[in-house]
Amino acid sequence: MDENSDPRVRTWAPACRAIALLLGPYAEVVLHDPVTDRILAVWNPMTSRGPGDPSLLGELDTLDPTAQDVFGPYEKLLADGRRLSSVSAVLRDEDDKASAVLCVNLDRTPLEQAAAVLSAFGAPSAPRPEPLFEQDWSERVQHIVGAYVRECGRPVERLTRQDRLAVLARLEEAKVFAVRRAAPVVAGTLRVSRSTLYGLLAELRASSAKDQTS
Amino acid sequence: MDENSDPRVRTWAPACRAIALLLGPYAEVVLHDPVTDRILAVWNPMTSRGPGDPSLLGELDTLDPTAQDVFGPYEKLLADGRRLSSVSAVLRDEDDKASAVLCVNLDRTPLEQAAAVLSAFGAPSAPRPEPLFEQDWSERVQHIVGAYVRECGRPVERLTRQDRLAVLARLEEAKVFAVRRAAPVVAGTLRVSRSTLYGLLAELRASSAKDQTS
DNA sequence: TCCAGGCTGGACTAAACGTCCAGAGGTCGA
DNA sequence: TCGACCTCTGGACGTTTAGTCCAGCCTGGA
Repeated sequence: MDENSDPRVRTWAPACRAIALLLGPYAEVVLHDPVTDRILAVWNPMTSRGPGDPSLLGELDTLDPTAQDVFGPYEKLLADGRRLSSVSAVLRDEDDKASAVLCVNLDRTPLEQAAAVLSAFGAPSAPRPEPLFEQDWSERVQHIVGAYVRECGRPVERLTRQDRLAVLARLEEAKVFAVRRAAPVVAGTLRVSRSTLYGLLAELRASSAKDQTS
Repeated sequence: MDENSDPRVRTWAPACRAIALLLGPYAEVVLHDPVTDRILAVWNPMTSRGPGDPSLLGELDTLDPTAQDVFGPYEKLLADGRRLSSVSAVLRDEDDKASAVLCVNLDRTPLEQAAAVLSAFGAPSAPRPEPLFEQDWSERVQHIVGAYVRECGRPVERLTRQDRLAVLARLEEAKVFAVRRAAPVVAGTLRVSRSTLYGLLAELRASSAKDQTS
């Protein structure tokens, strides 16, 4: 991006670059033009948006000098499921006229992953003496699913198809489906219909069978 | 802090407040005056420094417009041992004259703690939940039946009705019948027909249900 | 011999398993 | 905005496994 193409960009670029640098690869910094409602510049872009693309900032009131000029942090959702924390600031020139809008989008995923591990680590605190046999096999299902969710930092509802396949592979390996009534329980735990469960299982078994023969 | 006391503060305050808000309690945002080398304003102060205090920024070259205008991230150490990641940006007005210096100090302690937990967590290679369901549960059946046979010194074919009831009680307690296809296997092992097996089981369950209520 | 109790195969119902499909919703590129 | 495409879903359906039931068969004891 050409930081000298617009006086506003020249003015604000150092601050934007500084934030982008500080927050490493996990934050996107965007400078918007409130008049044309288009993007002036982007640092660390997280999507394919670039200068000139529409801003989609309609909700911010940039005209009233007495209005709020810092918004957020509020939550945004990216198409791939990543959750962002966003803040916006209305940047004014010496006449108090809004000259630009600064947005910082921080990817919370790595933080959530760390937090999930931390809380999971702290919570149990009961080193439960491993029972010789699992009385309640459904607990084992919960355990396997929970471990996966903690690993990838996404709640069950937002697992991708691939995630679910991976979880099923683990459950399959644990012979969970050798016990009666397991399928409906697993489907419920995975927040998926029984049909889908069997569909995923078929896919999984087909591909693992292919692995065998190759 | 009075955000209107200085035109530079008025100009930059929204951006500073936005950063301070986004990074929660772990980041301090400081706006310095490069001319007097004093602090103009602080958001989320991590020490007792305030406006008017000396900046101690001597090393930054703010006079040469062609010089680098973003510094860091570099490491700082607080008196109490906390480690900070810091970035600085030289903010220029429309004449390219340095009007302020922005510093963001991020406390790395919580991140390092999380990282330490993560690496410690990854190291021991999670003691994979042992196969509580043996790959071959029928082995367990053999084991339980064999143990009983050894106890009473009679081969399987010569077990009495009471013996079989006792064995079934143990198998039942081991949740053997919760696994699919268990009944025929047990019947075969006990040298008994499927019908008899279910008959014995019914008898067993009836009497144990009676025990419950008595 | 006859009887009583237990075992057996087989018939049958119930429940769980697994498959299939049409429709609803969501995504993405034109 | 539209349509092609993909995935999930609930429900229908056929199959397998789980349980029940029963008439007939053995066996041991009176």
